[in-house]
Amino acid sequence: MNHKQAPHLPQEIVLFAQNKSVGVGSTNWRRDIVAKFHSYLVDQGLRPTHQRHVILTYLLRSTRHLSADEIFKAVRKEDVTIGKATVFRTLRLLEGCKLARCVMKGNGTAYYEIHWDRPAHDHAICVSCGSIQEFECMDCQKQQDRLASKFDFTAMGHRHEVFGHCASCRRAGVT
Amino acid sequence: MNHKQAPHLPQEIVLFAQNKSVGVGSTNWRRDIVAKFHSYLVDQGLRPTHQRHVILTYLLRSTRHLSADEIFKAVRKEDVTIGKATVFRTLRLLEGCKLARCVMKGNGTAYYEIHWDRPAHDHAICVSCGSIQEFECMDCQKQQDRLASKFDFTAMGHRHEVFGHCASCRRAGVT
DNA sequence: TGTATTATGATAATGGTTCTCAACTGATTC
DNA sequence: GAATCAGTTGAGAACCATTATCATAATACA
Repeated sequence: MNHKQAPHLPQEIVLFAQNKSVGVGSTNWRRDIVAKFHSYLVDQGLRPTHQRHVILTYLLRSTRHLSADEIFKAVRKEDVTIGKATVFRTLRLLEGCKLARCVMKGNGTAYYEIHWDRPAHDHAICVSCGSIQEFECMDCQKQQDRLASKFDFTAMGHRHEVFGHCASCRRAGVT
Repeated sequence: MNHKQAPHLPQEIVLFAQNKSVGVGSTNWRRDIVAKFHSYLVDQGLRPTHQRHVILTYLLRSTRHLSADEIFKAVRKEDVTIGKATVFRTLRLLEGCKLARCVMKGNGTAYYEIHWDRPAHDHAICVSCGSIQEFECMDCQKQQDRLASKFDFTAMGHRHEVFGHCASCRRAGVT
């Protein structure tokens, strides 16, 4: 790593944040997340390290839901020194600052997605091929309000997963 | 075990099913479940064994959500010979015939509840004390219908869990 | 009763996740 | 720049829930 005078953010993060060739409509999207993670770390007295950055940028590049192990294997190709424990630690950090969230598939493994400034959405999980379809749950907020008044329960978040068969698996004759 | 001529169901199951002193309004509730499990097993060419019966009746007696390990330790007190593997196997059977279902807490452990002929309901899980409050989700069926038409997705079931703080934890000052 | 088949428990194995710990890093102070 | 200090790291061990293995036991049925 060779930095040259980063004024505010570490150089590598600035370089990444300025990269507009990632092929997404909004140029601000990824930069905002990177900056947000950075300031979260600083606020907590934590350090924006190389490893944390590599893991976050890999998540940003992906559109799928990824398991910790998939992330580990992928970033390992970019940087042979990154350890599995650091992947888990970083994912927990990202969850902590609401930049990522995890979905549980049936098998007990956690899958992660970047989750910042996106509309609340839930998941339709195909029990046959494991594919995940996202959809908006327009009623979940209402539901949480009802909970609050009925049980005096303060909702912080929710997980709504529908299990079934996706169209292509059904076409392929899965029962 | 000493049976004496069970005409249709094994004697121990008949005895249990006839037991009306369990303190619940409907006398049929538990008996129906036991009978349903029994006929499910027979239909599948499986056997209604002592162990399966002990595990089911323990679940019937409980009102809480139980982990496989809690169930194992409890039935172990009733019958020292029951093994952990059998608990898992039986829980899977009960799930298979829709008599039990599992809720996932945040920690990745599965918790089970008897789930027969009850209205569909979901769970409000206190992230502080782990207590589970049940509530009815009136919109989940609608949601699944929408999914079916929008994504051509055949829903078989869903899991809807709301995370937050219960009233007593909030009173106790949990943030 | 005998025989075929299913179930069982102990134990090992698995797989995801977390813990431990010594070495390392980056800031801060002198 | 050296000393110091707290946060971070990777490797591997440890942990925990769950599953697989396998020899033995229970069950159903002829």
